[in-house]
Amino acid sequence: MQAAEEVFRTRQFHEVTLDEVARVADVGKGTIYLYFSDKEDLFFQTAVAGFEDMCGLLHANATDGVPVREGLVRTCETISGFFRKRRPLFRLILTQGERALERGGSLRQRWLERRKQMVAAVAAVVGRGIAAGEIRSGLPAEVLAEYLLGMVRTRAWELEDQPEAWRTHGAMLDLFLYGAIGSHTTHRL
Amino acid sequence: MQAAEEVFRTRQFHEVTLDEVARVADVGKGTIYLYFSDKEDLFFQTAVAGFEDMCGLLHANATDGVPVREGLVRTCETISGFFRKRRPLFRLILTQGERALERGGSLRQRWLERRKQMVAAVAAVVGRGIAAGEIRSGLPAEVLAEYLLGMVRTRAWELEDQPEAWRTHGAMLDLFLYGAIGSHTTHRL
Amino acid sequence: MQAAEEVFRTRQFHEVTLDEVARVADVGKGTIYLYFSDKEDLFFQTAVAGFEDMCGLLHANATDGVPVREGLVRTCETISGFFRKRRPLFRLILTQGERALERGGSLRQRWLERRKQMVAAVAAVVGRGIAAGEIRSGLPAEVLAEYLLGMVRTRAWELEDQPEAWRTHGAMLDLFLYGAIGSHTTHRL
Amino acid sequence: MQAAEEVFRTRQFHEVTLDEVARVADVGKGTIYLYFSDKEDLFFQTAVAGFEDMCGLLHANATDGVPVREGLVRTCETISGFFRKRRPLFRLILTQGERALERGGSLRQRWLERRKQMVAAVAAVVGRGIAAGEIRSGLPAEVLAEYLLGMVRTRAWELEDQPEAWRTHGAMLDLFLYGAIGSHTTHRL
DNA sequence: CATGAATGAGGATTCATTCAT
DNA sequence: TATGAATGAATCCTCATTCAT
Repeated sequence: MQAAEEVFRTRQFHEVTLDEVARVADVGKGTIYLYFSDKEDLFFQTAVAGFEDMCGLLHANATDGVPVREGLVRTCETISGFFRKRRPLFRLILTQGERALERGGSLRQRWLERRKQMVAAVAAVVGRGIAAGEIRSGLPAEVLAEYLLGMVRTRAWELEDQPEAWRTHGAMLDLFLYGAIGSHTTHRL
Repeated sequence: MQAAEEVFRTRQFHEVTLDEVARVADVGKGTIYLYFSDKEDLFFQTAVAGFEDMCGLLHANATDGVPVREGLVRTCETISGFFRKRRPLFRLILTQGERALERGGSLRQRWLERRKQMVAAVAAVVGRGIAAGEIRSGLPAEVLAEYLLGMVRTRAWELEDQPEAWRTHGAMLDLFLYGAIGSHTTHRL
Repeated sequence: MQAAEEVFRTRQFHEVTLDEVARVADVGKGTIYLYFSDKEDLFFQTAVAGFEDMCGLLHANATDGVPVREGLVRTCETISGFFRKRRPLFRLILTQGERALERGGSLRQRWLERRKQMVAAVAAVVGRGIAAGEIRSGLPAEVLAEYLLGMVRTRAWELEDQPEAWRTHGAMLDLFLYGAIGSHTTHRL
Repeated sequence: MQAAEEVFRTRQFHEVTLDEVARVADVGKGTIYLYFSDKEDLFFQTAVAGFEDMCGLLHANATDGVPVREGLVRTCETISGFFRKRRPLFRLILTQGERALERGGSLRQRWLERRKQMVAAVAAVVGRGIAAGEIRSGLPAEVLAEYLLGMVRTRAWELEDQPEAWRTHGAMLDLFLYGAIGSHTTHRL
């Protein structure tokens, strides 16, 4: 089962054949159907499981006592690091989220839960900042967290070719915290 | 050909059959192969064409003389508006960009060009801000533009369910410009 | 399409592969699905079409002016002759009638109609006998017709190994008309 | 093993899965292969066993001293009654007889034997009638028995929807004994 | 140019059968 | 002896692509 997970990391849904999955997983083709009802089921269980892995990681690397900025940097690094190693899974999660929602059943639930967990993990740190008066209170922590996650995504996905200096999590968080104007100060928190 | 574009907006690549495309386009199936070499070709030509539409729109709605903040708001609104009406095309562009890059040939060129154009359109406004000293100079305009586009994406994609007040382009740009701390002032530009 | 009919005459439903049908019919496998929605559909359309052939034959060989006994002999011979040449179709009709009934839709209708037609063809002759006072009136013509068809079936199916003398349609009809006692007379009609 | 018999009564050969048989029989799937060499073997052993049950029943309800007509009625009722309760087995025997014959080996022998026994049971009564001069002597008892069994089959299978009055075994036997003409008398034997 | 009937390679899925426990 | 997880051959069905009209 773990081995079957391997395969979707390298190809798109419709490019993967179950023959290949079976071969890589080193099991018989029929065996797959003992554990997954469907090709789609295999697909989404894989994605959800990967998502859950990451939530586990976030949980393990909690940043409760840490200063807010540092906490955000670490959380973003955790997320980035996880997805850098599992880039196809990242794409899978990005692109298939919507499809997952179209599917009924418990899988949808698990998917939504996990996404909420991820956002919540970031929002928790942001919330600490709001509570401490260090972060503006006009927007809910979740909205800010979503935007920050969007930046993490942009950094990993669109800025690949940019020089490393402009891609550091520090620079990204400066932008998030102080904004594009941000003349005044830096590294203040 | 325009009609064929319709179809990819409603389904995923591997869910679309050429029978359906032909039916919707109201042409014979064979006719498609007179204009497109491939299903993939049809797919990417569709996506690229959509992309080009949007670039045309950006060009038409240029914001050269406009104050920077206002220019950014308008540009983001143009982009958001375009994709709201063509949501599946949006997804298509978001998710398939990577695949496009794997393909050689002129299509890849066109795709990259268009994306660059879109980023450039945003970066141009940001650049004006930098030149005017209104926006920080530590990061290239393109990087800032990418992050802003990421926020546009987040706003459209992840914040759908949030109350409208937190989703205005104004609020988004405040966040972008003044950051999550943003205590000082607002609406300053 | 006519050629596809060939194949089910030689094998049972679950022994026939569509590859084989396609090969024998000398068409591509996909072509079959242009005309039949299903393997089952192909199967039943074949059976129903065969049934219809036979009804056509019965219609062509009508025995309106003929003496009753002679008319029954000829009708039975028509049916026997048809099925002797198409024995597997016979079996198909015998054994699958029940399954046909489980299927909804127009096919079921056509099937039932045809069977009724076949029975009616026999019943018509029997009815003439009843009207003429030559055949008992206690039972409806349809019931007598069903029994006679059952005898036709028995003769073709179970008495194969019996000497020809006892299998003549004449002998069969004597039994039907005069009964197992039948001491009195024979060839009276 | 008795429980496994259950399953073939409800489905067609190719619709039955051994998983289902095993589940109904409440044994492991592998266990089946300890007692049956094959799916087909299981199938035919089931059919033959059911057939044997019926022969046992016929044997138990022998009608040696009984008047011929009465004996035939009782025998037909025994057969009808047995198959009414086990309708799918009936169908199985009707439709699969031919297939059984294609198989070599002892099963074929047992099958043929049983069928012969059933016919013989009816033929015995008919033979008594012939010997007593009550039934015509032109046809062998076996042939008459086959026809009578065919009528039993017709009655059970094709006349289901007819009013009960025309489906009584008495009416059926009158037809068999006195024929469709049957003007003279009834209930004479 | 336009068509759409024909094609058949390709892939998901089933299920009889085996065999290690 | 009993099991049921694992297997993969077998088969139905889809759909991108072609080509005669």
